Amino acid sequence: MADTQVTIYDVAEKLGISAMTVSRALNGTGRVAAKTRERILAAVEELGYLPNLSAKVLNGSRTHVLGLLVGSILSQSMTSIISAIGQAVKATGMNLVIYTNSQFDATDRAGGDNVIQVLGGICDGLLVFMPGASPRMLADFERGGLPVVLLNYWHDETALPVVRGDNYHGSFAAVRHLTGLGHRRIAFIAGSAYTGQSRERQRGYLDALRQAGIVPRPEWVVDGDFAQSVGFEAATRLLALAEPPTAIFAANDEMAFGAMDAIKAHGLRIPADISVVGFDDIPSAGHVHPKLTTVRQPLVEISEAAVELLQQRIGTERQIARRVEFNSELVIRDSCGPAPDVRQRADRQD
Amino acid sequence: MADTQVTIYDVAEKLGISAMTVSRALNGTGRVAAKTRERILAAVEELGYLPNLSAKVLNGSRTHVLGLLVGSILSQSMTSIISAIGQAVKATGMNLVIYTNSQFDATDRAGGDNVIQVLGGICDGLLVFMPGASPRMLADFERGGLPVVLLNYWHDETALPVVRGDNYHGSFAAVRHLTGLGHRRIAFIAGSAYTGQSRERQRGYLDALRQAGIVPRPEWVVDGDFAQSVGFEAATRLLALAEPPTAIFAANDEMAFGAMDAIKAHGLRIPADISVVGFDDIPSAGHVHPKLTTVRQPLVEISEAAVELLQQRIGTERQIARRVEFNSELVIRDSCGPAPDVRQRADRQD
DNA sequence: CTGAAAGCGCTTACAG
DNA sequence: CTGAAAGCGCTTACAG
Repeated sequence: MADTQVTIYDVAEKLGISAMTVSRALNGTGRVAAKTRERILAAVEELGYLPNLSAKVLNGSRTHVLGLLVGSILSQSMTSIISAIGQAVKATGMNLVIYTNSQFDATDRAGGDNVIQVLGGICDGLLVFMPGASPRMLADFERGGLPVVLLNYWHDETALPVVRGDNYHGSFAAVRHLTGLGHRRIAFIAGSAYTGQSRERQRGYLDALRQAGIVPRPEWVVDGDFAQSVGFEAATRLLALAEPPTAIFAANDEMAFGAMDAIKAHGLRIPADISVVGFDDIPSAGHVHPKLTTVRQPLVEISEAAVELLQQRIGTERQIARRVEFNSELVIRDSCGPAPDVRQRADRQD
Repeated sequence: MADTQVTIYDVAEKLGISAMTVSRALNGTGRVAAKTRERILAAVEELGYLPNLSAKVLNGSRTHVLGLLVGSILSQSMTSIISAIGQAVKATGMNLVIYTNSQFDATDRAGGDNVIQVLGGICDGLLVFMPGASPRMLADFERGGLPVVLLNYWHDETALPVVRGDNYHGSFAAVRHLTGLGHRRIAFIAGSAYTGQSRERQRGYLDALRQAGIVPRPEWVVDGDFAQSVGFEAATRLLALAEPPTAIFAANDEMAFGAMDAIKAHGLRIPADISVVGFDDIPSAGHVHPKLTTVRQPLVEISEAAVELLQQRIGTERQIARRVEFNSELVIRDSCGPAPDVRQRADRQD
């Protein structure tokens, strides 16, 4: 890369010692005399020596770089977890490199060979945050030789280790919160069916309704795809129902924002007329007005566990956890209130 | 990486030819008999051979991987340009790897050595989208040997090639649009002073006011930092002025959203009572209600030019452009209307 | 505690 | 059109 790269040999020559000793001092492999080590470190500093990672990779030694493969970086929930992963990696003293290919592909069917080739050229291991990863890609990873840990993967069976946050129970809690407030007509704006996450959230929604003795109506469930504009349209359709819902649970925050906009545009108030719940707790959820009640996955814990698992995978051949799951948590803010009819009854009692 | 990696020698051995010929066939270097090439390609496919990029890097040949260094991935304007860059890189048939370190550092003072080491281990060249890059980092890049192109950099002087979108003229146009609608009290919510971009936007704001014969009042300019919550607070403060502004120009869209929320929370209508303009044209700008009038930089053109420039830098030693600048463009949507007093006058004429 | 040799997978001259 | 040799920068055994 550099016009004339400073190598371990330059350092050795300057000090009249062997390259071997320099390598040992720099890597903490084997014993090196304290004085020698000091001289080496000084020379490294003076010459501006930087290890050549390609040479390290080539003979199978560690680079202390981890790769992160993401399906897209365009949604805020993605950026939140990327950031959490970045911090978890940083805390271990390693470096993180991010790779995204399917973002630019219409289909997600691409294999993992390209990823392994590019990232394997520099990384000790790979974190994969791609809820929609194709079976082919996972198969490539399984036989790829590069240690891999999957994050928040729910789509299919896989032999690869997975660390993930719960979708079902968090959604269940969200909807139970609504039924607890007296809501009986609760709608669900689904996300893309592709990742399996929305499916889990929908399951939680339906079970919470049933547990509250509510028979879900088909028209309450509207297909979405996680985009804000779709949330707007979906809510608009829901508000046009003969018996519109008094609460809307969106499969993610961005659709919840769209729904909130639609509700306001309809001249209705949140939460006085309609309650709204989201999923993800992206940063804007706390900035929007009213502040959005939503479900939060413990991204920090998920990230830390994934990085730790990956390091175990890299370090040894012994058994490591196959699945690690964390609970998600309902974050109650200002977008939910008592169901309108309930409140009217309460008013009358005054 | 792989337990037993398939190498060029395996392919050669299988075919009873030399590794050299395989290398030539795969890289299009030198002539190879058509038949030989076909057999090689078939064997590569069958054996599942993947080139080892580290070996390529080690002897100075191209990897067709470009690096992108970003200061953060947390803002939507960042993700927009990352996506645009991704597409521009993809269009050239190369791969993109993203690296971010300062996101995890409180200070931005870090040098570029770490980046060069990690990314230089795999990349042919480096795109840097870090409006707040430190002089030290740029100095490291200048002598780093890895070809570098800066995007949207306005902060300091640098010898590195820069491709960027205009901030001044776009802001000027935005504010002239407001004065054209009869607004005379126009506020500006500034971004972080750190990047130099907000400074340019503010300059455009001030000049547009002056050109309209308006003397800017100090209380119209509120410090911000590009965050939505800060836009909310800033607008709240502006609305509390004895003579509140009839229009607000925010240095980015996210602060504009915060301002819109504050205005609504104040019981005022957009644009009937107050007009709002943003900067960046992030995707949500078209989803929010009312849709946000804002200034858009041509991210696609900037990205494509940057990738092309970087490829020139990588490919040859000849002179390449030192600066490439693009105009930004005012996108008029629904968040601006005539100044209230003007409209009242017009009403009276009816 | 330190060093000489060999090799990781590939490519660039140099020969044929 | 094809091949044998040497080397990119580093590390892992193997000797001392």
